[in-house]
Amino acid sequence: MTSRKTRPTHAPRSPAPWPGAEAGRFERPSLTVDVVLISTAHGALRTWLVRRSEPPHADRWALPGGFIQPGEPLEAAAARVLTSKAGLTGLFLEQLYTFGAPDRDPRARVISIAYYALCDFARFSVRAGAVPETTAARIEVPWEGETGGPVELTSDGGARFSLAFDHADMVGLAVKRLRGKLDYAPIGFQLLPESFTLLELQQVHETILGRPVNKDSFRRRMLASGQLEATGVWQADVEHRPALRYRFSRRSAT
Amino acid sequence: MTSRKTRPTHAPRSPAPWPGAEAGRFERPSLTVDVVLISTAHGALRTWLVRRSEPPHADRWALPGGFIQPGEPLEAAAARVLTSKAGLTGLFLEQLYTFGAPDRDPRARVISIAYYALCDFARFSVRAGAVPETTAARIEVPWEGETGGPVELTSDGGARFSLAFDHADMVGLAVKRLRGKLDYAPIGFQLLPESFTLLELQQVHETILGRPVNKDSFRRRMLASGQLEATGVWQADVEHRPALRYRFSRRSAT
DNA sequence: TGAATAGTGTCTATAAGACAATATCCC
DNA sequence: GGGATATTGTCTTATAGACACTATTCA
Repeated sequence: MTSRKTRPTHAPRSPAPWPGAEAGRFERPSLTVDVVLISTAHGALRTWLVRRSEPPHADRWALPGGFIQPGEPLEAAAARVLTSKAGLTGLFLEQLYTFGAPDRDPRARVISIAYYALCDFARFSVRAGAVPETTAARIEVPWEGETGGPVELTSDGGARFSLAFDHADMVGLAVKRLRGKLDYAPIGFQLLPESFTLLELQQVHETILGRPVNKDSFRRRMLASGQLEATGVWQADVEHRPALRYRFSRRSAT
Repeated sequence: MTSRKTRPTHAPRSPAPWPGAEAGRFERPSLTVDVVLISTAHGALRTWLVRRSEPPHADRWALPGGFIQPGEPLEAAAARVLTSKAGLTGLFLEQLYTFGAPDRDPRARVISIAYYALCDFARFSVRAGAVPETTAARIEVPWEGETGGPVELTSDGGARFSLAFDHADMVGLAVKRLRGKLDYAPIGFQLLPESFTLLELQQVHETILGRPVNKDSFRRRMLASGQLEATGVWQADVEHRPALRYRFSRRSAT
């Protein structure tokens, strides 16, 4: 019913003939969301892929996605996709970029608003093992720093996945965004369980950045940042001196 | 005609039935681009506003924008808007964020992909004075650093503009993005003419950041960055020792 | 006891901020 | 010369990287 009287008489204006005046006559692109769901495992970034069952690109792997429903906020659509395709809720979720190349979908004009989500590896791997027609592909980043560009998705065996549409670009952009935000936003914690050791946190940073980081200064920076809170609990089941576990502390008064 | 058969049969998805097969039955929102065109003048950030002539929000000020045309790439739509509404071409242009709150337009679901563009103050003020029903509003940022949030738009007299739709949020987000990118991306140059002095560059940075920056270290950093190339030409028409003019040098091999 | 990592303290190199001194232009 | 800003150089301070050393756990 909302759409019934849809007649976007969007302002006309003189020098520039605003093409909205007759919006009803315009082709309206379809709108989707795609979600780059990221986690880590065995020292590599992983992303959640779904096997397509229908054309176009039937049988190829793709990011979880779906059409935006009437009246549905964009981020809600992304959250819905995460729930329906991965069974995950409450994750860190942020808008990434909107992809709209005219030929990105061979059927019709489809514009996709890409989001990325972060999940701790424990929840991620449990779910990944539970949902059929799904895989947790390893992200191989062929560039350093924040150069950007597409990435390769592989299985643990090394087989390469060829993603549908422009989804490899979406994953690449998500990695670039992660690398850029890591220094000033608390995103490393989103990839870890509730409590973790400083070494685990460092390894997450190294995985995201794709390079080793200096242990000493990393510890100093993190402890000085005020974002960490000691749990008082020590690591167990390791054959060396156990490390103190920390948790992320929201009240970071920069 | 597209909207005629609007029947939000939203997707069914079991394991992963891509809802595209029936895309034709979905309500398709209208898609627009809005452009935050930014420049500087008299030590303040400015943005280009257009007076709306039709409802909704008739007579209020808004960002230049327009509907995306069939087959038109998103960035091309933003560039077209800049040409048609401001007569400016060849500017730095980058996607900012996609706004899609269900009620952001009272008429119908309209999703807008916001871009921001940067223009040097000379071109900007010439054009601003030449296009009717347009103003170069002063951006007042009520927050520090990259806190983010809406901003206030005022005239030089101090009168406050109340922007249509969620356009004030778009401007605020553009400022936040600018502040965030300033340190590692060559965007300060985009707000300056071909050649400029170090003090002018510093003032642009101060205007973007909304705070003074240390002169000594700013000079050192800029000269050491390899992004600047001396023109050999000295500033003229100043009643003090003239400064050397520089130009932006693309070949910055970090 | 030995292997392995946790955690602490110290030294050095680098970059930012502060400040002083000199240079150059126009009035 | 006086006023104003440019440009250079030095000193201080904060932070990152490197390294040495001690601590603690389990096999």
